[in-house]
Amino acid sequence: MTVTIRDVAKRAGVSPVTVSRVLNNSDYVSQKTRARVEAAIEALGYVPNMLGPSLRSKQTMTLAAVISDITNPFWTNVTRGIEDVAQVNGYFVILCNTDESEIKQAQYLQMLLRRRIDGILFVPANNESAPIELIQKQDIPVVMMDRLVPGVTVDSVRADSEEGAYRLAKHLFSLGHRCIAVLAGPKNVSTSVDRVTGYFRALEEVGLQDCETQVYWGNFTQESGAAMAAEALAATPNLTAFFTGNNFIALGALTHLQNQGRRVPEDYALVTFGEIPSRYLFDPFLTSDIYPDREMGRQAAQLLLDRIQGKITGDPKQIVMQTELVVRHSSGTALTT
Amino acid sequence: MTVTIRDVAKRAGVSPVTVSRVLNNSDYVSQKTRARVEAAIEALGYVPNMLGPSLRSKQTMTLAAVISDITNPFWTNVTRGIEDVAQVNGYFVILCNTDESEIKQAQYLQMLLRRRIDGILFVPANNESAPIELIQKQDIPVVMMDRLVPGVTVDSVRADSEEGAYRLAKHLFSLGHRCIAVLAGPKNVSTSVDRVTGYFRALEEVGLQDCETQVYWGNFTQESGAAMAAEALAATPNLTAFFTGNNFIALGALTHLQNQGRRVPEDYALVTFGEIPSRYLFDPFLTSDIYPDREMGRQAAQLLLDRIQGKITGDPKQIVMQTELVVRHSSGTALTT
DNA sequence: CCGCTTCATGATACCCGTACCATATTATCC
DNA sequence: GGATAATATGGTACGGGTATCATGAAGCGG
Repeated sequence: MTVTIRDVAKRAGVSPVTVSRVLNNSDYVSQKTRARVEAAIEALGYVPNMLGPSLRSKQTMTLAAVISDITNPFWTNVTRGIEDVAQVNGYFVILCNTDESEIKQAQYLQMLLRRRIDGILFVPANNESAPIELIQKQDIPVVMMDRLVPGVTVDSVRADSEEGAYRLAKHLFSLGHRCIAVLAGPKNVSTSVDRVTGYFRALEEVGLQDCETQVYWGNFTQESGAAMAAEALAATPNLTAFFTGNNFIALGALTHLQNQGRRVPEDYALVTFGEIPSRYLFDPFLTSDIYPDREMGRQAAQLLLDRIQGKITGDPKQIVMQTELVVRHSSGTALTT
Repeated sequence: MTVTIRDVAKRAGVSPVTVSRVLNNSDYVSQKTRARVEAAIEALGYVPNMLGPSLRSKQTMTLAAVISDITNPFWTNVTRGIEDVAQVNGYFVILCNTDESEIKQAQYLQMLLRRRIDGILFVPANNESAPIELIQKQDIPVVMMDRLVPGVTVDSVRADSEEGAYRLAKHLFSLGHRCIAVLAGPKNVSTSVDRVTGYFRALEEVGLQDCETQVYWGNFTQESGAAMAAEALAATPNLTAFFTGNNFIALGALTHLQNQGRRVPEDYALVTFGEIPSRYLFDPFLTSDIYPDREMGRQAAQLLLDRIQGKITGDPKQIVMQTELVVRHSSGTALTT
């Protein structure tokens, strides 16, 4: 059917091994022979099949990015960063959207292992350590991105969510907010928990006696953000600020507030975490703790490749990147009451 | 190193073939044997290696999405649609960002062919037919997405850019605009050209004698949009409207106008083509011809799979999807002069 | 001219699952 | 009871490169 190295060899009147040598410049080949082989390759339109060598060498030159949803611009940028690095190193990236579903995640991981992927960039859907242990048992390098899972030691690249949350919270307190709704993400995702933790660390440190905080646990989606905002509004009439667990939650909350005829920042302050490409906002609006998303992807991919190629060995490496608090309109100005 | 089917066989005291039969439920296996084999699989943590079968069957269960840039939400959504379909069919998607570069595109295609990918979803970086012919010569199914390339007949899924442009242009004319800058994309990309064509079809049909149109050819980027807007402003003082070739050009133009202290829609009307997820815009703003991006990805992937699996044979199929004109603020109201 | 290196090419085996063919045992039917 | 079908298992070869080993010729110093 398709042309193989043997077809080329036959046409050039040499052995397959010689063709291989021409292709890879791997050994002595006379000028005459090389020319004949190259002519045969050209004439037949031969394209080598990497599967053979992959089978032997156990290298597929393929990575996988297992993320929650590429549709979130944060992950889009992370993925783009991964691909930047993979591309120049000759690796391919397989994209796996889990939609935060353990089932999808398990299916994908199983299939990735069967393909003998060289490494996995992994954003776990929850706190379970089993999936990671499964990967490790097969001796496939993993780098966790953004999130951690308790009880497992793996290479990881993440941002300091707790610190960012701490700063955002202090920002709100400094503006005079004392009645705040924390619209958090899932309870079983580390970033989500870290952000809540950071919030309370700030609260404790500032030592406010009179501060009412209500925490809502939801999902990293617009729908969940809207729902939590609705709940918070109903439960707490004297609310003045929303501390939202990620960009999508923020957008959901904003949409809900807008639908209710409430204004941000006039009626409520709102802060969130990074991740909305500024290009979409003619008037950048959200006060947010900004994440170096694309760079995070790059670093994670580089770490993974270093591990695959044995440039790094030994204990897991934990890279923690710094975030940046950017104050914009959505948090408003100091309360005057 | 890693566990193979032979290791499992040895441990279970059967032949590899029997293990294979257990794994695939492909033939008679006694209950006793099956149990022993399953126990061995479990004990050894055996995960089958798909590379062997792939080598024989010439099926890698992998597709590739060769697109310009996943960072553009339009392509993000298209990619997501592809993955939706791939996932339920047990296929993987390799992501290839070409950044509209022919060189990157050629590199990627070459590597994809070597991997014996089952099919390619392709957004050509330009009008060259060579890359597509290269793929076709290797008997690998391709589906072109969004764009066409003159002179090649391939399966394709796209939207009717010309018709959309026609509607957008008529919309501008109906509001009284007579001095319009067309900020187009590249001259060698079909969608870009189609949009300009649609514009002029509308112009001709409406039969305006007094309409000044200036066409600028650029790239589908914010930078290019900003640059073209600057050029247009300088060249044509009495400009009243911008007809932009895609979302990024629109955003670039908007940014530039904003920096210059010009307002949209008060000073200039602006229209564009789909593709900015409304979730980012608290106040959806751009009048735009909306593309069914995710659905486009789904249809393209489905068509590709049908082709791969032989469910469709024969002449190339061209799917043209309809777009939807959504009038929002950016095009303003009728001019009163 | 011998022994050694450099150059040039080929034969074989291997990676891992499974299609295909072969064999053996037991069950079923007339 | 003999023929046929159903059940159960194994042996071999294949796919497409290339690592490894082997072979042979030419070149060269002594």
